[in-house]
Amino acid sequence: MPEDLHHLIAARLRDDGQRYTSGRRRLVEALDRSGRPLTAAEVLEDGELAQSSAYRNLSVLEGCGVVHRVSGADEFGRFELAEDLTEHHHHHLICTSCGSVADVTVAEDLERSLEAAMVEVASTTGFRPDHHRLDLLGRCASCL
Amino acid sequence: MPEDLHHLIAARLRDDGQRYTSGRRRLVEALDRSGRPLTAAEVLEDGELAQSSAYRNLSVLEGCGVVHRVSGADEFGRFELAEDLTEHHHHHLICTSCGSVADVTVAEDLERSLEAAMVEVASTTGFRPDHHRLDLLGRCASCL
DNA sequence: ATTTATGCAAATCGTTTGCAAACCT
DNA sequence: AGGTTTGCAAACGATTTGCATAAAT
Repeated sequence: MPEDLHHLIAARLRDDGQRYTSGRRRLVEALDRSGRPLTAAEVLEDGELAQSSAYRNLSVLEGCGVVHRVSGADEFGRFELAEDLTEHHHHHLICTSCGSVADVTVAEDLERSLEAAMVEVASTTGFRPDHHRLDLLGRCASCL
Repeated sequence: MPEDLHHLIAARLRDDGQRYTSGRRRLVEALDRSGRPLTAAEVLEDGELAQSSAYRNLSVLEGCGVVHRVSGADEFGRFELAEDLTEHHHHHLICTSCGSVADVTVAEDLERSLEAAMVEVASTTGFRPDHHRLDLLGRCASCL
């Protein structure tokens, strides 16, 4: 995992009056390693820290924009590194059978259409959109 | 609420070996009335039945494709009538401040692009998409 | 009459929180 | 030392479930 990413994250935490402890680093590394959103249980297992600390740290990291909370089709919350850290805008393939969540990117022009739709909605309704969330739901390869 | 919709729902329940009881009818009517996804608590209040029955019936209705479960930005599950019953394909405006969820429709050509993206993903990855979910997250008019 | 739905209260389970000990600066 | 983070165990809250009664067919 790139060292400058660690510095970026450390800075983001510092701006929020938070420390970049070893436990938090382990969490970030687990999320970076996986390439897909992880459930709290998965993070717990991989990050080697107590469950209360895992949840608390995920909360802190979310609060300062390092981690993003993702909701799939099941009851489990999932976590991933913020897109502006990974420089990798993506969407999710959600399996309605096993609940797994995988990353996917879509065509450039679809992204542009999505942006345009957000602008349109902003002008049409009183709602001010900040970002979008596109999920494709279906069956993953192992559940077909 | 149109009578033929009730018949359609009754048929869908019957196919699943389920009955269209008065409690279930009240639930369906509450969802139809609102025009946006309702939380279990809202359904409970409006539908006038015990919470266990509300949850159980929402589950049954979901199981036979009458009701659809929606996940917003908060911890509460939300429910709406299935799109193929309302004949109204739509997406959601999710307020990240108060958690409210409103319906919205987007331009025809965006929908076509979304369909195309699903086909593309299906051919590129081992994933077989069934439907898509597009949410615009931001601030609603009352939270601006 | 038999099967299914209801309501109450208790259980479940992911997540959150209180608190004392360990940690960082 | 002063404030923060950690881990354990207990609390929390939305949702689910067991069971006896009421309703539907």
